[in-house]
Amino acid sequence: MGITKTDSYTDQTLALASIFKALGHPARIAILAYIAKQTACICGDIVAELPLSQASISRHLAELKEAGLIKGTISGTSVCYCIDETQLPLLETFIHQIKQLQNQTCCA
Amino acid sequence: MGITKTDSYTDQTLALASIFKALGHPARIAILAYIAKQTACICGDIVAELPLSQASISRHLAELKEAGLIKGTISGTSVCYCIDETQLPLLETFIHQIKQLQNQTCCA
DNA sequence: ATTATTCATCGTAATATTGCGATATAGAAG
DNA sequence: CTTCTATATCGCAATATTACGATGAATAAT
Repeated sequence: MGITKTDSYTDQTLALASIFKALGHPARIAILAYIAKQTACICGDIVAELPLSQASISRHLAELKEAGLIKGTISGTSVCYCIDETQLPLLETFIHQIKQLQNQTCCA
Repeated sequence: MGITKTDSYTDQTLALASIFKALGHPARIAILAYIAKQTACICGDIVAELPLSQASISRHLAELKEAGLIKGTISGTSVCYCIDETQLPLLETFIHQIKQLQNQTCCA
């Protein structure tokens, strides 16, 4: 069947797109890489590491959090952000499927 | 060292972000999935499959192409679009690294 | 209690994306 | 040459994103 003109995108398509969208900005890639790299989970040091204001970093963190890619824990006056792995398999599965489904003889 | 306020993002970060950005729209996810699914590589049937105008589809295809995720081959008056796998390993590597670097004891 | 620190949110300006109709381009068919 | 078919591109309007200063909220320190 596939997608027709009358129905919209599937939930899965929408979910994938929103996760990819969250990764579609260099600041958020850098933030994610930074958080993953730290042995102890770091909060506002990101502000010191990236060329963005505290307000902008906070916004990017909120977007990553909303996409389920990180989670934040309040500890005193600061917030500790960590990787949330739960969404990553979705991306891996999608990429795998694309690779596997691809027809090798296409456009030969 | 990491990223400081004075230098911008690394080339790798920018490259990753632009690929993810290209995937950050449901129409482009659907297009990619559709192209991958076809046994013969299909061109403008996508227009019939998605709830978007021909102009919009063409725009999305151009973005996927610019991100290196698909490639188009002209055959007569139509264009045959196919998956270009070359960028996918970058995404896989990034996701793997995030998973591996992540500190399990973070935010315990 | 006052002040400092850390982070989130608001308001706003600048910029980018999205979608579509109209139009252009290029090859196929007649 | 004219016409049809398949795509791409232009121009425009609507919407979304991004960034930042200013401000708010909450805890820590004095």
